[in-house]
Amino acid sequence: MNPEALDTEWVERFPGLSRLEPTTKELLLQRSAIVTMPEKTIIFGPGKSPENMLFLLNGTVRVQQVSETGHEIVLYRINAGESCVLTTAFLLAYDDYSAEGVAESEVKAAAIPRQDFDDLVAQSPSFRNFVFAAFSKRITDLFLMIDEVAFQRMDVRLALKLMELSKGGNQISTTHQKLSVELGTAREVISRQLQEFQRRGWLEQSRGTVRILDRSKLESLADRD
Amino acid sequence: MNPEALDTEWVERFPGLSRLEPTTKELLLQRSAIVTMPEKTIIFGPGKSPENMLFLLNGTVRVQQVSETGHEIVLYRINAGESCVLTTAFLLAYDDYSAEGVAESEVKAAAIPRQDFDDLVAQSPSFRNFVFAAFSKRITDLFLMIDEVAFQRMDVRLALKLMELSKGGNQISTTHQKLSVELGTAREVISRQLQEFQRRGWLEQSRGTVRILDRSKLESLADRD
DNA sequence: CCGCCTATGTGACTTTGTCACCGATAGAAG
DNA sequence: CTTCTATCGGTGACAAAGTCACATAGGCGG
Repeated sequence: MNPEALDTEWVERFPGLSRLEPTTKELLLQRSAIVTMPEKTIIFGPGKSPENMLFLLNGTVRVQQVSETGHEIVLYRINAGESCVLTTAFLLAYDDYSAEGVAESEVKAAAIPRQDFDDLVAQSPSFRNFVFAAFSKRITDLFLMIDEVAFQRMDVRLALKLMELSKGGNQISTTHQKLSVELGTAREVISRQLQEFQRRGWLEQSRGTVRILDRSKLESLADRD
Repeated sequence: MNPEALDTEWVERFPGLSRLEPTTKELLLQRSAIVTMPEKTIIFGPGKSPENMLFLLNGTVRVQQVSETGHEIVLYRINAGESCVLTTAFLLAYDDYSAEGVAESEVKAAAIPRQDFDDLVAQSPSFRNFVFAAFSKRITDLFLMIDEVAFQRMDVRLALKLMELSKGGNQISTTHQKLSVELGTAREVISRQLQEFQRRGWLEQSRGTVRILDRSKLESLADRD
């Protein structure tokens, strides 16, 4: 897309925003600033409340949590075309809170200050709709995640995650450690599961990468409930 | 409290609502209806979207989920003095969705129709604040729950749950099955843990009840991370 | 080439989940 | 009062997952 037009056209790229009233779109464009953040930027986290609501134009943000026991788990990701409604919630939220949002790649986003976000919610019925729909989606996703963490077998979860991470190729650059954080488990558990998959000829490993050899087998494992 | 005054005074009983602008309070009182539902009423669930946002005056609502695998888990409870913001979200939410809200006792609540809720959000900055704070609280609680399910030991979680359920006494009327749903685990696991607690003299069991004998021991187990 | 950091492998053990069954208890029905 | 039945709780054997301690290996900078 033409970068020159970005600051006037980005609203159209959001499914939920393109249906806004024209005056609301205009307001959104007026009040927002396009920002760019390098990889690994901590967007919010303990002691760092976000000051803006973000609409992601490029890149992804990973939201993860470190528990008191030192265990880490990835909660969800925000991809291009999605908004960071939760950051809004955290503007008025709990202090001792431990989740953080990290730019997983360079991130380009439209940023709306808290006050302007509030104005938009007040003025536009369809913006309210957008915001509540986004909350709703996030919460149902969290419910599904609780279900998965509580009841799903690790082999199934790992196969699912590998499918997710391999979008657009068969090569995944990651470590066993990183995969264990994705699923909230121990590194050894990942190592053993990957060995088992390798033994079955479904994938092969080398230091820092996993190459998928038989996607259909992994998918059929992932598909079972 | 005087039941005659309930339909004009209940707003004052909500910490977040008592600080609203007087005109907003009035609107809230005008548009809301006090409703009562018997125990076990399904307030929302698969195929049953809630039509109102509820402010709980009495009783508790349990929100739980049944997974595709048939496993059940309790997600959270809404107690008197809390609002059911999520039901609002589900008004525009996903169809295939499997969580449900059940009245755990007789429930009295103030109900606001979806449209009036929307009006309030539009008109009142402090009502917006209340709503976003409620979302925020719910989401941080869900994050904590994910952490607990993923990383906490069962004995610690069970001790915590027993402390929670025994508020106001040492006797808990519940079954091992129900406790297993609370924690998203298997009945046998609960049975074994309770036996171990009993063996240590921390509690005693009879059919359908658990009596706590040494609260401090259970608390110190629950307190460790 | 050496040293070092990170990634991965492994065995022993504990905890948790699953399965198949058991007996015990309470309440309803006869 | 006796019998029937549904629910509740107990148990052993095993599988899956998490923990701990430590071994080995790859790759990079000096």
